[in-house]
Amino acid sequence: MDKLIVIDGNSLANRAFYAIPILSNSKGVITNAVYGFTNMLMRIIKQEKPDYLAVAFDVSRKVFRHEKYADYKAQRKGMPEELRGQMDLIKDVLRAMNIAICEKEGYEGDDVIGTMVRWAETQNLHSIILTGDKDSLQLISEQTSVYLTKKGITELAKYDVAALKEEYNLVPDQIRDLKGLMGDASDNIPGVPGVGEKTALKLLHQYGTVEELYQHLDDFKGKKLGDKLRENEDMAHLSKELATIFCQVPLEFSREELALQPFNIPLLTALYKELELRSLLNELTAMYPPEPSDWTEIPVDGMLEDMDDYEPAAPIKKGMKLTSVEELQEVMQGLPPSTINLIMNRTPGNVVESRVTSFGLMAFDTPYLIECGDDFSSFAQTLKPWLEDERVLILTDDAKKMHASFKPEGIKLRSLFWDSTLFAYLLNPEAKDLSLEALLAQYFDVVLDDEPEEHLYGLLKGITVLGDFLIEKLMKEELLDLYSEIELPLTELLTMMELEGVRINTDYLENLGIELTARIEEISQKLYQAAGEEFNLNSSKQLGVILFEKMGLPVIKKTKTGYSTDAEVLDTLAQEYDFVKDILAYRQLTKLNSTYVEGILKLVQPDTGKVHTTFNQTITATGRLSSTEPNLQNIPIKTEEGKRIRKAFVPSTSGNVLVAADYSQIELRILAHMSKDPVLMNSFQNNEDIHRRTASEVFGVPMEDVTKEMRRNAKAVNFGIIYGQTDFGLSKELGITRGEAKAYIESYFARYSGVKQWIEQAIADARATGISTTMMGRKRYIKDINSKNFNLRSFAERTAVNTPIQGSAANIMKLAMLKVQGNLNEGGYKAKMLLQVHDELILEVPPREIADVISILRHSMETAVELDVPLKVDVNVGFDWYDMERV
DNA sequence: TATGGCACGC
DNA sequence: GACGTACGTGCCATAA
Repeated sequence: MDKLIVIDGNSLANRAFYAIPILSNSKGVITNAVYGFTNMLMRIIKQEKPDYLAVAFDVSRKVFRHEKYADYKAQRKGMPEELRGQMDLIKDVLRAMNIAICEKEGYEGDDVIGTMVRWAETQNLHSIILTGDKDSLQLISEQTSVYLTKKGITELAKYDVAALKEEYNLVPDQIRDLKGLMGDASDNIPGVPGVGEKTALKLLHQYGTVEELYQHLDDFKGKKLGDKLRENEDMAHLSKELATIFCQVPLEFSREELALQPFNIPLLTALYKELELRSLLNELTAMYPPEPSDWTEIPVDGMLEDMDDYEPAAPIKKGMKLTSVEELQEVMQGLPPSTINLIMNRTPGNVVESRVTSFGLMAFDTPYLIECGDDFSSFAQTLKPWLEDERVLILTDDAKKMHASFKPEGIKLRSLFWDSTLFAYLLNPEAKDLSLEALLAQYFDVVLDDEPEEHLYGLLKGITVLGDFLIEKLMKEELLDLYSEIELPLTELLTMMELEGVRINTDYLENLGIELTARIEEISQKLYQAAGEEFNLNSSKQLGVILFEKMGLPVIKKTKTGYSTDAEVLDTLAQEYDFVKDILAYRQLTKLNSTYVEGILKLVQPDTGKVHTTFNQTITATGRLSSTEPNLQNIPIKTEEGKRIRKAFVPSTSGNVLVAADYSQIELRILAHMSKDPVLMNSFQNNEDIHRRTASEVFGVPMEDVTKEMRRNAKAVNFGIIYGQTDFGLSKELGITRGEAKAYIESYFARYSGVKQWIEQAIADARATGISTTMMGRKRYIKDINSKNFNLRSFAERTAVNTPIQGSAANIMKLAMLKVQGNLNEGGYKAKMLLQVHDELILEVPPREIADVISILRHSMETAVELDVPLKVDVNVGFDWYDMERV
């Protein structure tokens, strides 16, 4: 049977407009809906390969329904100006594609579609309706299905008779009855007040139609629902009538008109070029490889062809170097609020040390290198009007660096950013090189000139192609929301945190260093005595020789290069040989001294006494942040000795306090939510001590009879579950036999069978797709999941289990950070977010704001997402990071 | 300069 | 029966 696709043009354009950020070409013509619409169109053509295709539009706002009900669609805001302007462009694209446009004065697209699919049924055609409007479900028949756009624009929910029955237990015609009862807010169809989807469905399952329902009003005697139905009987009938799609629009269709024909390539190319829809242009050339002769007449900027030989034929102009503000002003003169490419060059160092030396700018298709000397401020002010204009799109390789550069200049960036590094990170978080050079090489086989100036021009040109290309990939993989809702907004917040920095009590740290140095010296001497010679205690190789060859201690474990001397080995040896304890002490103290005392002191800014860490947003495979120079995410806490380092972290203003808010058991809560395991969910819903409950389940004793030992063991099991631990690992962790460990794990899975199933499903999904996905759709490739190598495969399986858990937790924390900061901004608070340590946020707060900020933290973090189990946040307050009190 | 071993955090 | 806890950063020694 031949296939017809009918598209609801208004509905789809509307979807595209709201799903895609405002884009515009260099003349300021807004193109996001055209782009999104055309993309969806191309995708459906590729997927469904229809024989016939038509797009229906509403013609005027006054439709015959207004005669029946004056308020029809009164609620609906007029089409936004930015979208209205694009409707004609969309029709231009359709005409260039030789696709039929169907419309009729006084009727809505829906009615045209209904009429068309009824006609198609007489022609023995199979029809697919593509729309965002659920009303269309009433048109479903044996020959007609409906594809509804879901959130975003890439995913479609496909409905046929069976699917409709499955989801609503209704036949297509009953959709009208459904609307009649529940109404439709977006069309301002009232329905029966107080009757929503649930009630309406219940009534229809019982009575079938609105008419039948009103025959049986007596069934509702004395009930509120009965009164409501009775009072609104007219409205129910009218609503049903309004919701009924009219399938007899006076229109004639013919197969010839609707048949899918080849595109008018020159026309379409010109249109895409005019609108600067480069990725669509690329797609077009891929579909219809141009014959050289007629292609050369249509020069195209920034295209693959240009990139390949890198001798741009015509329109991209040669790069220019600018060294004065006046020259830059001249370039920017008259530039509309459109797309600008910007690449900042900064000296190395943290956010406060580093300064802008030069930047690359591409505007009007000409790349510039701007040398700033020591007066970046003036250059920045020249760019200010564009940076603060939300209609401007800036293509860059590092949005965070953009904030770092312009925020200190008093410029608040409001333009939209496409950050190629973040794009590429979301597409593949494990990619090892996300630089522009690497991406251009990877996707376009482009290698840039070595000469620095030409190199920059190459980057500026390349980022245009890359931006279009990557944003399309992002849309296809449904990663755009993560970008625009999380990663991009986070760049500004992270910059603020880095700029704020954390105050260090250097006197304290220096004194601690003196103490540690003395103790290290003392222990060293003692150990040299025990060894009978001096050697480099920091060298595990030398230590191995002394311990295992000279002194003859038993070898417990080997590394690939020699004897292992790690803490686990030394712990074992220390039971027999007292002096080994000194080696452990030496290790601990030197670690504290070199990494934390000396390491941090080296990084304190002398003028402010603060450290300014750098948060890296594109490093981890799971979506976590990382922190460097210094790494403030691994400051000791577990041992008392180590924890002393934290006394050095203090508020920058005396009287202020540090407030730390951490998620309690966030990963296990996520596991409970995702697995829906009843025991685990119940445990969190009852706010139980989770490890105690696990012990009670695994060891089969009542909660109150759980011993410390049992709880410790259960905690290790819970911990291990998240990482896919094996019986061997658990036995080591707990110092029990492998058999015992195996029994624990089996017992756990017997009690938490939902968790077991979830783990198996997570592995199966990864095996089937090669991908692990978090709750919010962040992805990671699991490449060895089907490997024949047991080690690689096992590792991949653990990754497939851990990634959704850790990655979802990371996402939730990022959402929470944005929410917290949003609330702080809104309330005009002085409190500053300083650090994020994966499940914990640390803020500096003035005394009078403490109570407010604590409730903002609790509320924002606990409601960052809604799970099937509650999220719980613990808050601690103190004058330093060591002495914190639970509040 | 790159790698391995080790130790710190979540 | 293999191999043996996810994700990071930093320090130091050693090899190249």
